[in-house]
Amino acid sequence: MSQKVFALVDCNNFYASCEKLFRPDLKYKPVAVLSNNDGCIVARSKEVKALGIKMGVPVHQVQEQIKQHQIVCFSSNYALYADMSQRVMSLLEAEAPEIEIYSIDEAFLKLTGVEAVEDLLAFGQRIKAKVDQCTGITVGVGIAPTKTLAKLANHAAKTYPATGSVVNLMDPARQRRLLALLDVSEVWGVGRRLSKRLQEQGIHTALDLADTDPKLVRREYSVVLERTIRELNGISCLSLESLPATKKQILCSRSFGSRITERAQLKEAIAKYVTRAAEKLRAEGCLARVLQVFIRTGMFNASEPQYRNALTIELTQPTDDTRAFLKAAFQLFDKLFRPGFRYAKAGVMLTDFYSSHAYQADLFHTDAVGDHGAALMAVMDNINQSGHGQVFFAAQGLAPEWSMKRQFLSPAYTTQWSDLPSVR
DNA sequence: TCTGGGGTCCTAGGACCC
DNA sequence: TCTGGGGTCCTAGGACCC
Repeated sequence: MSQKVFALVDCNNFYASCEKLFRPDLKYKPVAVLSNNDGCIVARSKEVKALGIKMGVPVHQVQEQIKQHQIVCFSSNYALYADMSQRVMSLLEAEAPEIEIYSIDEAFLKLTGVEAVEDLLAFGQRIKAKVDQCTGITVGVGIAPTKTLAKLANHAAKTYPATGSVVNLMDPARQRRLLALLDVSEVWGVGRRLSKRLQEQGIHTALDLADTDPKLVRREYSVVLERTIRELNGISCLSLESLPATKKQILCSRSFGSRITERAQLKEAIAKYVTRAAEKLRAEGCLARVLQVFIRTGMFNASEPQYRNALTIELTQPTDDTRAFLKAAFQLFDKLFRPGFRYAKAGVMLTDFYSSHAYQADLFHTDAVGDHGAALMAVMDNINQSGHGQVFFAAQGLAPEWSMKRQFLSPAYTTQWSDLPSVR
């Protein structure tokens, strides 16, 4: 049996790179992409990284540097990034026997058996060149016998220019040399809390972790970290998931562009999130039985009165009908709302999913909101996806003043209409 | 003044049952 | 006075990921 081979292909500075693609004048300029409401920095070009500006910092904390270094900021333009992502992924799909799209900017490839036909390093260099040539997006490629090692190989590809952004980490001796150089916090699955605990126990490098007894780690930490140790030692525990997993929950929530104090406005926001969540649910081909609504004030100002609360309801039967969710959400909202607070965020979560197909036998079951529900929802979804306009329930309100801030949005270069500011 | 959103998995602890 | 033990299911919260 031949050893497994995984590659991790990861786009460099993806959101910032997408923005630069259509602005050649910014090629060597510092570019940052902001989170919703233009609140935090969520992506940085390499020039911005070089200035020492950290991922996730609030924009207002680095306003001085932005001005001083003339950093060009963009509001996040997900329609653009999703479209560029698709182009990159379809190129990878054409080259690799099997692919798992892991996130908008990275994919695992299964290359087991490829080495019989083509040198692995040469394969990596070839797909890198192809993506670069066809999309203008630069990627790093890490190749290794496990996903966790492929992640680290990719990290090395990005860190050390001499690698040409492609690293083949199939050789165990080479694995150990790299692990010794890397801080334990660089390991996939080791976050802030865990790395602090590990450091306190004298486990500093990735190699220290790899050499820890997995049984002991299982007892004192978790099965997850135990698996990570095995993966660091070249034993593959995480397989390629080429079919996207069906969702188990759908969450729609937003911080408001400005604080909400009015009951009616908050209710509109809830209606909007319910509508969006139900759309996502139908796109998944699912029905949901459980709905949760939450509201909360700002968290960062201690002097301001705080209130946060959530309520959950179980519907009598699973549905994907926006109207049934709206009705239930409003019931929850009426119990949840307290006047006298400045609300900063609200959200809606759907859980307890069923396949719509499995429930077709129940079509004749009359639901609370009457017949033709499925047909009505389908018509609405069709119109809203057509790019020719929007239909929605009056409960959502029209162009509300609390809408998300997106002051620096780039144009829809590659898509039409699909992400109008303030609409979704 | 100004601090994102959307997910997954695991675990601990309570409720309940026999 | 003495007051078991083990199993399941559910939920909330923690930790992690991008």
